[in-house]
Amino acid sequence: MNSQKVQPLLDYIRKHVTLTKEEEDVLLSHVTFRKYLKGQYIVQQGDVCKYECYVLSGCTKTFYLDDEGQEHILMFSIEDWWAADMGSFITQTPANFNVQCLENTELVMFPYETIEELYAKVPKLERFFRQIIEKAFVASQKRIVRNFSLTAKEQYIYFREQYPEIEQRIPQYMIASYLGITKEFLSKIKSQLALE
Amino acid sequence: MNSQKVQPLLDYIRKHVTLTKEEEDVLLSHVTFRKYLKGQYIVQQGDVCKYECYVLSGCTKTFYLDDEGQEHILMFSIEDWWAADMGSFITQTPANFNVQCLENTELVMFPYETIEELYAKVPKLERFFRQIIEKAFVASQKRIVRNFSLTAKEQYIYFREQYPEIEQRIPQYMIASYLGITKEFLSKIKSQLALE
DNA sequence: AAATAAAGTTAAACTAGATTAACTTTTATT
DNA sequence: AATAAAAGTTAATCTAGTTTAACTTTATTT
Repeated sequence: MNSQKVQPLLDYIRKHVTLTKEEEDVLLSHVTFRKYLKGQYIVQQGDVCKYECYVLSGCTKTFYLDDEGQEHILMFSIEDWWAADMGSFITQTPANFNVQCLENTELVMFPYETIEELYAKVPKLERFFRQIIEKAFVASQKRIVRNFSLTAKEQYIYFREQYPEIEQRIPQYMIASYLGITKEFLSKIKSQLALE
Repeated sequence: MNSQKVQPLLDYIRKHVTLTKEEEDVLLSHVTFRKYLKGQYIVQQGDVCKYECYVLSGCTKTFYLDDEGQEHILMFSIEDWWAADMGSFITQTPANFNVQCLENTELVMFPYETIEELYAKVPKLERFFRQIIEKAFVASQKRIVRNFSLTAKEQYIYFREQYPEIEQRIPQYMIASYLGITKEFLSKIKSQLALE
C-alpha cells in the first residue's frame, strides 16, 4: 500500500491519537487506496456498505431517493471527511443511502471484514473511531437543531458561512436538496440576499 | 457502589461486550448511582456536561430554548437509554441543551474526569461506547431523513408506532415539540386520525 | 369540594415554502 | 460554431403548518 498517498490520513489520525511506526504499518496493511471517477457510486441504496471511506481528494454526496423518486442529500464529503452509509456498515444490512462522486475522488477504504481485527491489533484506532463518530453524532444533532429553529434563508446563510469551499464546487440544486428546499426557493432566497 | 441497582446496565453492556467479574468491578468503581426528582435538571444550558448518564428508571427530555424562548425537544430518554449533552461532554464546553427529568429518575453516571481512565483499564468499554454512539449517530441521521420526507402527520404516526410506551407517559405538547410542530396542529392531526 | 393551573381543542386568518410552468443562462457535445 | 442538455430564474397559484384567540377538559392544590 502506497503510504505516500495516504499521508493525509495519517496526519488526520495524529490529531486524535499517536501511533507508533509499527501501528501505522498495521493500519496501512488493513486499508486500500482507490480512485473513483466523477459520477461513480461508492455505495448504492440496496447494497451492503462494505467500507468506511476517508476522502483524500475529490467530493462525494450521500443521498437517498424517496418514494416519489426525489433525491435528498444528507451530506457532502470533501478532503479529510468520511463517506459511508454508517447504518448499513455497522449492521451489514442493505444501505438506505447512496454515496456518489461529484468529482474524481481518491479514497482510503477501511473494509468491514477486518476492521474489528484492526481495532484489536491497534486499540488506539478504536479510540480514534469513537472520537470521530462522537463528532459526527454531535454534527448530526446540530443539523436537527438548525432544522428546528432556522428558516430556509437562515440555513442557507449558515451553510454558506460554514462551508464556503463546498458551495463553490457544487451545483446550486444540490445545495437546495441538502437544505431540504426546492431549487426554485433557493433561487428566490439568493435574489433576496443580493438586494440586501 | 450498589451493584444490585446497576444490574440493568450490566445486562445492557453484555449485549455488546463480555466483561469479566474484575472488569465489572472496575466499571462499578468508576460510576455513580443517583436519583433525581421529577422536574430536576441533570444538565442545564450553559453548564458543562460532566456525565454520560444511563437511565435505570424514569424519563428525561433533552431540549433547548431558542432565541424566542421556545422549547425544542431533541429526545426523550427512558429505561435503557442514555441522556447527556454529548457535544458538551466530549469538548467540556458549555452545554446547548438541557436534560430535565419528567419523572423521578434513577441514573448511572459516567464522569468525564475518569472515563478515559476507565477506557484504558477496560478497553472493551471503549468498544461498547463506540458501538453505542454509532447507533446514536444512525438514529440521528434517520431522524433527519424523516424530517426531509415525511409530513407532520406521517411523523406522528411513526413516533406512535416506534415509541408507544413514551407516548403514554408524556404530555402531548411535548410530543408536538419533539416533532417540531405546534400543539394546535398535533391536536388537528389527532382529530383527523380519529375519523379515519 | 372549590378554585386554580395546566393541558388539550377548535376554528379563522395568515405565511413560509412547494408546485407548476415558461423562460434564460451556462455547460457539454458534436 | 451550432446544438443540445443541464442548471438556474421568475412569477402565479397553492398548501402544510403557524399564529392568535377563545374555549373545554383534566390535574393539582387548598
